[in-house]
Amino acid sequence: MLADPVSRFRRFSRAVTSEVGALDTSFLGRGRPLGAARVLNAIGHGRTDVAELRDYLGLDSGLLSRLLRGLEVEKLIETAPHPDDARRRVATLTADGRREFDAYEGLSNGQAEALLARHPHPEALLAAMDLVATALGRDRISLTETDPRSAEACCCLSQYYAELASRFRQGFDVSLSRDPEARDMIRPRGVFIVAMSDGLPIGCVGLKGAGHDMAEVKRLWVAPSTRGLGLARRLMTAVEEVARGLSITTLRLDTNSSLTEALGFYRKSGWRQIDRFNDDPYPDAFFEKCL
Amino acid sequence: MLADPVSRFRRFSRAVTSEVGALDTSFLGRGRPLGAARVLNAIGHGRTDVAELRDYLGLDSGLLSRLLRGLEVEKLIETAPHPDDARRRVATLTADGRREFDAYEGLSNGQAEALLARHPHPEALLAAMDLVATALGRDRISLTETDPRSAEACCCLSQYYAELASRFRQGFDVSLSRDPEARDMIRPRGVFIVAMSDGLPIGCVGLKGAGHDMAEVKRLWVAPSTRGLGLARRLMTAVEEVARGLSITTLRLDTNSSLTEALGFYRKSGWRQIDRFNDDPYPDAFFEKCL
DNA sequence: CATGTTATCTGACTTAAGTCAGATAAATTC
DNA sequence: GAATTTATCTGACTTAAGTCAGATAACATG
Repeated sequence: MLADPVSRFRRFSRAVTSEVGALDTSFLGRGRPLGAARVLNAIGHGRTDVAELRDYLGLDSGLLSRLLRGLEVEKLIETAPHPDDARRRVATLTADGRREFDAYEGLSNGQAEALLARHPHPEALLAAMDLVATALGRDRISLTETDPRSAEACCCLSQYYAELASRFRQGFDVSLSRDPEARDMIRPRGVFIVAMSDGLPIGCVGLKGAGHDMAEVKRLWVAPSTRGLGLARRLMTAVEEVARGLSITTLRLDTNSSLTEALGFYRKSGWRQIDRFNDDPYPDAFFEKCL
Repeated sequence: MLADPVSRFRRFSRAVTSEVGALDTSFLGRGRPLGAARVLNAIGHGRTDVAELRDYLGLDSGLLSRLLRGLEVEKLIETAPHPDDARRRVATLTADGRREFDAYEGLSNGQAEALLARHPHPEALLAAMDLVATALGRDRISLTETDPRSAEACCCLSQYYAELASRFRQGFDVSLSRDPEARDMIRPRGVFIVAMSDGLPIGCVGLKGAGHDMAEVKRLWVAPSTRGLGLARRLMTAVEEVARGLSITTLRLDTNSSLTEALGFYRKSGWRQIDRFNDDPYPDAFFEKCL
């Protein structure tokens, strides 16, 4: 085999099917067939509706029903009719089921840790894994409005600040910056949008209402593993849409000229450079866009 | 889920089991169960011995036997006793089998191409995949002696030259360098060793015999995706071993001071810096090691 | 050449997974 | 409130995968 792209891709796919696939199948390690283990795990991860389980796991209705019955006999789950609609059923873990689920989680986490620990550069490995995972699942990136103080938002923001700190010559200290108040980025004054890819926050943007027909776009950030996929544009479009809904006619933003990709992105997406409009010490470039 | 290492790892593993796993299972796309398809593919990839197949696919002897019978009935393979030992059997593809195998290959290649094509930075994606694949399978890196003109060797060398070209201020042109003759790196005068990881060449080193008890180490290179895993040391140890076997007592090498990791590596593994010993325009640092 | 060993095969199982046609009961619609 | 739709369940299957104890025939060794 030579190093042509397709061979490299297929080598990757052999490596993961034999290694990660083996991890997956090792759910058998607790003496339960894979099907039942998958159902238990899905329930533990909060998929309680039977229809949702069927859909998520891609199982036939009869098969899932039998698997649920099996777990019920083992006293790992309980099922009850849905409060709103007694035709539907919801499954929940019993105390025993929770223990069993935790055991599976511990097993998976342990294997992940072991694999990461034996690598000399776990951060590089994880960055590569993020990139691959995002590439494989990129149709499934979803944007959701959240509180800017939520765990997902903080996860993005801390990476955003860290990146500014490493890219600004003078470093970056949030407390010196004009950090927007959280409630300025919560409806009705503004919004905060996080991009999620299968549970991992990979980008964000905030809209800080200025009270009248003007608002500021803040904290636009995309994870390094996701750059080049057009996520910044998607986030910006989403935030502009919200702004329009809030009857905002003019958007502003500030940035720093060392963030060259950002400058280029604003210019080519309809933003116009304007004079400084605040006294924040970090930004040195200011933009405006009319909606 | 937050962005802690274990969650990121598990996200990766979900992404690949659902995507790549689906590709793998799509062997069903040709109306044959996975087991039979795997056997056909293994045979197509040159694993003809029944015992080898059993070992490689991890199948029970009875099960494999039945799968082979099935493929034989479909007229995709033929089996015959092994010429050296009539107890053993070898399986070979018929013309029909070859066609079917090629169809599977085309399918796999097509899916790989499609996935790469829809990514804006296929080279970055492939680099990440190489890194992950090597990390997962790193116990299975094997060193083999090859002709320095073989496909694997050329694959390493061309990447090596490209890297020198990008890292030397003045660029790099092989034809201006003292390119060792291939036969100087073939036994009995020398050797050329390539590191392979599941079919992909990921590193190399040459030993150029100088004719008496002195030899030169040339073309030590490790693929970027593999750096930090100790492969350079393994290659160097292997080449030193060969040198000892050839009754060589002193090794020399030349390098360039812009390759800082290399300099550090030589220093910490018993090499001593010496005066220039050739007039090659590229190197500016020279080392020696007594065995 | 008798004996034990080895490689593969056959027969008789088990288990997991999945399919599909109704059955049942709760909601929804007319 | 009768008819229809919806969500889940049950029973009766099929297929794939795998296990294991011999059977068979070729080879190896004394």
